[in-house]
Amino acid sequence: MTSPAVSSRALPHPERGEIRLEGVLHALSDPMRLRIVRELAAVGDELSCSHFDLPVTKSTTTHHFRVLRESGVIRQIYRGTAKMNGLRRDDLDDLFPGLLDSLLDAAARQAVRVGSG
Amino acid sequence: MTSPAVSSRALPHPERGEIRLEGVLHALSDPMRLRIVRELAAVGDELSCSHFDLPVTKSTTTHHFRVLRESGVIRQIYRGTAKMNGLRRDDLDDLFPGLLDSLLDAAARQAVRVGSG
DNA sequence: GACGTACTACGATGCCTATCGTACGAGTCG
DNA sequence: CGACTCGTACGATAGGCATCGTAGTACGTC
Repeated sequence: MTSPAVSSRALPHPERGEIRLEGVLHALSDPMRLRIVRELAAVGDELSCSHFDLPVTKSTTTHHFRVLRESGVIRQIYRGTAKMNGLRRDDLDDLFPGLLDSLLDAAARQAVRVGSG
Repeated sequence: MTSPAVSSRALPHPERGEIRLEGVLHALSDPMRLRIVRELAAVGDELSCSHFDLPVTKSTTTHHFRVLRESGVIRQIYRGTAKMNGLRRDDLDDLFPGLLDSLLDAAARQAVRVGSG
């Protein structure tokens, strides 16, 4: 019942200086991944992969989380059997000030406009 | 020597309301297209396709401009033999306030950081 | 150890796309 | 008209990618 320790399984992340704008934009240009990021931003905390109820299989979900991690948008840590996901807000805000908030705002506006969020 | 009239050849553009964030992000996630948009924004005016000296063939250049147009990022008009390209700043700013400037700022920062612009 | 849960790895598939080359159309200038 | 420039269309190619299914690994619990 105590919170599980961080596993030794390591996951490769790009350094802050390795994050490329093109990669971030590509990662966010997929509706499924944009949805994940919006949810992470809304909660403002780490979420497990299984928390998300996406209309794709778990294999595909794994794929999307990997794309987000490898592009530098999220940080992933194993915690027991769960894999926690958190936005790399500090890194992104440092590299691209205001961009993440603009993107989230744009996504929110579109959701209102199109009527799905 | 008089400026040529707008040709009758029409080009399909998405309406403002049809522009989707995912499409815009995807369009800008390509280095060649991001470069085109940065240049258009820097000049702040319409530019002909031939103005750009991209390291790809003309066929590929045509392809990139079409992607930018169909995603709603630029507007294209034939003017004589030239095809003028202009950012759809008004539409983008209305749909996604602040996003374009954040993206351009992010691209500029990265260019300084990586050392190519 | 046995079982269940959370996530992964791998292969397959079908689609999208960045690129090229060549051949062509539209417009301007002489 | 003829020559030239600008850009398009089409086909080909090679690589990327979103998706799935199945089999498997890591971890916690009993």
